[in-house]
Amino acid sequence: MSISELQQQFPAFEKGLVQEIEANSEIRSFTAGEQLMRTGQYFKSTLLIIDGLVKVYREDDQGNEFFMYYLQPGQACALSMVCAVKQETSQIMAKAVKDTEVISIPLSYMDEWMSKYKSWYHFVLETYRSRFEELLVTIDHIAFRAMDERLEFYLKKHVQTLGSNTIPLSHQEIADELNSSREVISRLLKKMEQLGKVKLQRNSIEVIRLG
Amino acid sequence: MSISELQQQFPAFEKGLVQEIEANSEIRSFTAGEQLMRTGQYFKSTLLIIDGLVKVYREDDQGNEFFMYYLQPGQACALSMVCAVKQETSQIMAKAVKDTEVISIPLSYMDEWMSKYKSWYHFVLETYRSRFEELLVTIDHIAFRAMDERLEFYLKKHVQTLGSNTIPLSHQEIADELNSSREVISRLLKKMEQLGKVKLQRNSIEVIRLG
DNA sequence: AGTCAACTATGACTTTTGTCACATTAATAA
DNA sequence: TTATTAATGTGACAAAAGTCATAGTTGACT
Repeated sequence: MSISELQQQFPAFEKGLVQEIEANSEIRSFTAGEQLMRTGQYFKSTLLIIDGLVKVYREDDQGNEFFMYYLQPGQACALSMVCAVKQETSQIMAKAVKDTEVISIPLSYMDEWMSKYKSWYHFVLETYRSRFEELLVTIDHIAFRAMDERLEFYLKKHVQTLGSNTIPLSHQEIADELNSSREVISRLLKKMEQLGKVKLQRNSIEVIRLG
Repeated sequence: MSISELQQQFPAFEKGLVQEIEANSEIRSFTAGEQLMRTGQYFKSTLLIIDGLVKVYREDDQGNEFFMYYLQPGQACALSMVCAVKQETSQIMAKAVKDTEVISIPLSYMDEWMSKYKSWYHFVLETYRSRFEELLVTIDHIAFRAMDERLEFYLKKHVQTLGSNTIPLSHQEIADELNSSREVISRLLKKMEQLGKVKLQRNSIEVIRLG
């Protein structure tokens, strides 16, 4: 029963809060590759990640997608929280990278718990804050940096998050997430390989050392 | 005495809240061009705009700046709120466009009021939400759109916010805010002028009609 | 009116990125 | 093994944006 993992992943939560979550939430499982949220969807619940890994994308009207950040166990989807107050949609897409378990909390409890549980209040605000900062970093990169730097940053982030030097993605997938084209990514990766920064395999990239 | 404008600009605030704000906050005035926040600064207070107009920029380590959004009367700086919980700095710059008056509320009251006043709680969350959305739109534009579209969007936004068809900026200033170069902006503007979308004057652009 | 500085215009060129065409290579299934 | 498919490599070219040089314009101020 994975609700027990809740306390492990969210150790700051008060006992009463954990009990309320247990009583009122639902566990949902997603297999790797499955979508948790899709563009235009209304939020009926807030998602807390207890296991697995989720990638969050921005999507435009022409179907271009753009990688924003990872959600890991112990984190929550800021968008679903932020849309709680006013029932609004958002142009966001979230996809499970690994098999993932989330706790789905009906939005109706959000307000109540905010005043009732200090730990919930701080968790929500900290979630906003960290995602906000993350978006600012994203903006920095696309606004100020060229593709080669963005690619390196992207690889770094993946190594960090995956906890492994091997990134299991094709050039095409990376190109999509950086909103570029495969050829460009291939060329840049080749250059990085010549500089000894990475080693290229089929369908995966081994990171040796980055700036 | 401009604290009376508070009720006008923030009509949703409860009477008790308004009284507390009156008792515990400070009014600060900035003349056009002055900086309200600079990169790396710690937040000691939250700012509510009661009069004037503020531009918020993102700044990178090399001093490039990038326009994010306007703050108008009735709005607040989300960053200063979001940094309230954990005392953190942020790479943000805010500049008064017109002469501006803000109410400066010590962060220590934030938490207390969140549970005490529903209107404050909703105001804070709505501030987060709308700024979050605004950042997503910004990301869309720099990730998915070319310079010509971004320029049109930029002009549109200024017309909306300024409530005037004449935008009092030089090509150089626009280039800086879009992180481009003057020549590029000049060329695009000239093209737009030939299409009858704008009329160019020295130090200002008159918008005729945009898509 | 004349001077000066800031702003704007523009052609030529470079760099970066995107696109197209096609070759090559590796993994997989028949 | 062979055939097939997806992934990668690469040269040639196009387009967008940035840079450089230089010249023209305008407004402001003696």
